[in-house]
Amino acid sequence: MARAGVTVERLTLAAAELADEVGVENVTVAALARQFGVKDASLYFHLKNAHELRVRIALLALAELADRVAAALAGRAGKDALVAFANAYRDYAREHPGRYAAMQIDLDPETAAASAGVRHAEMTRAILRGYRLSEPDQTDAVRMMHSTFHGFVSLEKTGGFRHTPRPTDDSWSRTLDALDAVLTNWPSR
Amino acid sequence: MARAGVTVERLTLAAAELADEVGVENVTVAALARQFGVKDASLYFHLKNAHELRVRIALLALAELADRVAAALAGRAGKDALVAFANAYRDYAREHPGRYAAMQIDLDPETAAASAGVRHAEMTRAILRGYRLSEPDQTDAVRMMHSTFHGFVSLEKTGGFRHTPRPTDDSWSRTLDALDAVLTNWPSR
DNA sequence: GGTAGTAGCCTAGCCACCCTAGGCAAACCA
DNA sequence: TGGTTTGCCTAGGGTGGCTAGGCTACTACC
Repeated sequence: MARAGVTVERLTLAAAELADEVGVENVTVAALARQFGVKDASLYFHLKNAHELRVRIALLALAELADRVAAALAGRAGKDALVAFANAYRDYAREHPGRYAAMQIDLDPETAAASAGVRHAEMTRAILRGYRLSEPDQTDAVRMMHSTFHGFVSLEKTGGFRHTPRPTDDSWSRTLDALDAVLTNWPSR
Repeated sequence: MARAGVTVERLTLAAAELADEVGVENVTVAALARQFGVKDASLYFHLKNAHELRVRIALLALAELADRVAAALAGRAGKDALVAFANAYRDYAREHPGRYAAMQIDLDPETAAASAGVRHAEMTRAILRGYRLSEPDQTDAVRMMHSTFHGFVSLEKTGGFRHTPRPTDDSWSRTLDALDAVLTNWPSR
């Protein structure tokens, strides 16, 4: 009875890659077991259930994305930082559609608080330092930024922009221009 | 052998309601069959497969939402219309989370072209008439608007805004103010 | 008003996936 | 060297998706 050397880390990584190839909804315990040359029941020694697998993919993705964003942000400020953040975000989502989709699942509060999600929040606020916004405008602006990024990437992926010929890259960069414009001139109450 | 009176329309409606209660991912042919007091195999007489069910929910939702938006837009223009559109969108998403989630599935091009999705596109462009934008700015603005709405609603639902105490309603109305501001003063190249 | 055809349901059965219980052997550790 | 833990196994039950083939109630037409 040779041991296959399965660990939670290896499982998570394989699951993430599988998600990018076939979609999160098709990441199955059985498929992973096959990949590791192991019976599916054996994976429950490492995993509580199938849901844990998706959560782990999500946490991995959050951490990876936070690293990328941090790297992109280094030494930049103002609109430069905004664009770098946005592009890092969008590029990651396009390179890793399955991981990105996994990121959208509902984490329970404790898990979310312990995740790399807090780093995202911090970095987003850091960008806004270049725009001199005070609370509560800052919170509203963070939420609007995040909404725009996620919404655009999400609609782009599900084909929501397909009916118009205009290249999405162009709309993306113009959207960032617009975002920079509102942040610079945030409307007062 | 009494007949249960199953039709595709009744199935779709029941599926949509089920989706709002338990989530689209839990809308199953078996569960629907139970609701109709019928064996699951019988539903394949009315349905090609489980995927068709979700597509039908999506098309129903698109049509319902288009109706709501059209009603909200009647007699309004400018920022008034923008806010009415946005609120109709967000309210629908919150009242019908399952239907809204179903709307995000990837429709194949022909189905999408024949859906109420085109009405949405037309209505969004109609709003922009109040802002005097010409192509290709108009397309970019439509995409940004849609991104913002979808992104906000989506993040709000999955709890992406939970870590900050500020009421999401407030951020929402400020986001609409900001959107109105950029549309009014769309940055030139 | 009988009868052919079809629409609507059924049973049986297959496959994939999720997950639990209980067993056995390899690796580790004293 | 023997005990404990770790990592895998088999067996088996539950749910869901879907196909094939059969029976019955309704419909339409002569």
